[in-house]
Amino acid sequence: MKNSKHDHSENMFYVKAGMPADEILCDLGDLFKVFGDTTRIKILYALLESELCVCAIAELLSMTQSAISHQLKVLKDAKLVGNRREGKTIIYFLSDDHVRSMIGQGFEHLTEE
Amino acid sequence: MKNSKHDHSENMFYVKAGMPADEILCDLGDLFKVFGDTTRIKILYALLESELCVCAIAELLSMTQSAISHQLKVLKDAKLVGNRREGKTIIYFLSDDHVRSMIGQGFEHLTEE
DNA sequence: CTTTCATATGAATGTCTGCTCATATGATAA
DNA sequence: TTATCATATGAGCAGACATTCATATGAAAG
Repeated sequence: MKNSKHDHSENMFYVKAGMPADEILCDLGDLFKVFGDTTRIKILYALLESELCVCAIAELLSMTQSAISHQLKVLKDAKLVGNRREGKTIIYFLSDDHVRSMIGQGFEHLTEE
Repeated sequence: MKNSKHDHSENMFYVKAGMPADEILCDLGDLFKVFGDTTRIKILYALLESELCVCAIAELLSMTQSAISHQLKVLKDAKLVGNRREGKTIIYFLSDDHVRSMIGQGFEHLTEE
């Protein structure tokens, strides 16, 4: 029942037991992937302060409206932001407070050496 | 002082003020990027239970030793894991408890709908 | 209805990234 | 030293991804 050259300790069993289902691990990776881009991080940081329309974000980050729009779609698909129409403009906002705690957690790891 | 077609509210000022330096935002993105891969998430989850040698991880995840080794390098560069030699094998372990809290935070966002 | 403004979206492109394969390193055993 | 085991690493490739460009949608003003 062994396919490796050297002996691994028995704790391999517990390690395997503690591992969540593949689908969950995949979803988890996908969630972090959304945070793993500077542009999206910037957008989230901006929305942390105030809800904003697309072109305000574009102006803020000195980026194309198209680029921002594409990224906002990614954020929305991940349920991190929501939007509402207001006349001709569309206002984006954070959908909940998880974003704040996620970013805060990441920040901690960076600052605490 | 306006390059956009419609008026953005004055809060743009505060939004810009609240934004950290570009370098920090970049580092933050890079950190999340490390978590943004299923293989690395699996490795971290495994190490959450027990320190392990490279081939134990490879066996656990049914992946090549080379693939695991490459990913361990990424994790080590990000200071998320450390290692020590023990005879011929090299044991990897989590370098601190931030990993646990980061993953926990991500998990929360997934489960709380 | 037509025009304009704000945003969305599809295709194309260049870059990044994860895995494989072959090979190198480094420690131990013979 | 030589052989072997455990791991590391570089090159190459295929798939994923972020931005751009052109265009589409959709609401409001005229």
